[in-house]
Amino acid sequence: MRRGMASFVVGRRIERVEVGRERTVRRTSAQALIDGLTGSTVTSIGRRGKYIVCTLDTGDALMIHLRMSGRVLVSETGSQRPDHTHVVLHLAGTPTNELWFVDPRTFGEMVVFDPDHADTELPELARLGIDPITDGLSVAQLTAVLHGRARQLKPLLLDQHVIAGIGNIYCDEILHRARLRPDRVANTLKPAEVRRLHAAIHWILSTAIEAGGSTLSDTQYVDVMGDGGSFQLDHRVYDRAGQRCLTCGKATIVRTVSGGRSTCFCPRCQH
DNA sequence: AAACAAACCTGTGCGC
DNA sequence: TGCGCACAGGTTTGTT
Repeated sequence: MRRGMASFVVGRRIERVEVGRERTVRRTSAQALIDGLTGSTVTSIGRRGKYIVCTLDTGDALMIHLRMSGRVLVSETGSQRPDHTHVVLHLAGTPTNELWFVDPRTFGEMVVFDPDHADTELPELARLGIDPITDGLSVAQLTAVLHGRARQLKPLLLDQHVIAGIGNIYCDEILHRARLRPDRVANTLKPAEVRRLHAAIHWILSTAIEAGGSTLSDTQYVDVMGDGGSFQLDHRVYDRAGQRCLTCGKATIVRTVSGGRSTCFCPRCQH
């Protein structure tokens, strides 16, 4: 999504902003988003964890979080908008385009903030943990993160204050690739196991990104062009409870609830 | 400190 | 065909 936005939005002026649903801009207000964006030009687009941050030539920045059901789409001006299109940005240029923020469940949000005061205006962004892709995560750093924590791996990996960017799907896939049970306690991992976890985090995240992400049967996640990704074809455990493990070919994938989240793993491959 | 449950919303798929 | 229920990619808050 960041890459798609970068290719369509960077360098373009936002001429007009429409907010159709106040909840999407609940951190501030519709007027704050409109005032903060109208007339500004997007200079770059970054990401930390699941937070997209667009820098503006005004010195402010736009944060977008998709939460569970958000999508960002770029379309030709005047195109038919999907249901639940809550924010529309009109982009200058030839041709002009519209950027749509679409979000059925309305958990997602957009907010204009001052990066110099992120501590107070966007505290959760300021308190985000290490992003393995954008910050880099070494074996030594992962060892330090696991050290002294008596937490299960699944809730630990999902904790955005510790490591940023891993969600429920990729957490299960990472743990399967690392051959570690989701309920393993972090500070009991041997060095070889930490190295496997480290390699799995990087492999799953970078491979999934290159594959365009995971588009499930409801086609909820798509890129800014509306195209789905293909990493769902490589899922080995997520949403495969009751089916044969693709790695060992023998055991059946088990579904449990761990860390309050649905968790799938192979009891034969993962220890 | 860590593990739960509930809350925030809407849509979909399933059993009956 | 329709109803009720379980469940979904995330995160915060309040209890145990």
